[in-house]
Amino acid sequence: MSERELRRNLAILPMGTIRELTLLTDRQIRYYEQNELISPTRGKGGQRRFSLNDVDRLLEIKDFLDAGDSIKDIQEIFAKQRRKAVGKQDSESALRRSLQKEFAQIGRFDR
DNA sequence: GTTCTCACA
DNA sequence: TGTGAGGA
Repeated sequence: MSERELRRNLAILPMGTIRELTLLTDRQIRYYEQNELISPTRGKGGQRRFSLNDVDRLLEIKDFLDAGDSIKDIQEIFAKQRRKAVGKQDSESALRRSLQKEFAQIGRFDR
């Protein structure tokens, strides 16, 4: 995982901040958590700590809900997004490997 | 003062 | 989903 991703996944934001950022009530945020739409970590006293990725997710959830999607629909949407992200990651690393081979070949002829 | 869980006139 | 109770 890249350093940028690590920072995005740093879960440090408290409920109040999330409420203001997403314009959702803490009631709704906790409800979405129960349905596994977000995965905040727990800090001192069992208080939730959200990451920037969680904020992003919540905003998407809000949009999907407005669009008429159910909680289950959104669960599947996120599952598909995850699969696509993994696939993209694989193809990109494969591309990098093939390019490295090519450059290695060029290097031999260059001398 | 903030967040948590649980339960429902 | 809202809201109030009772704790931490």
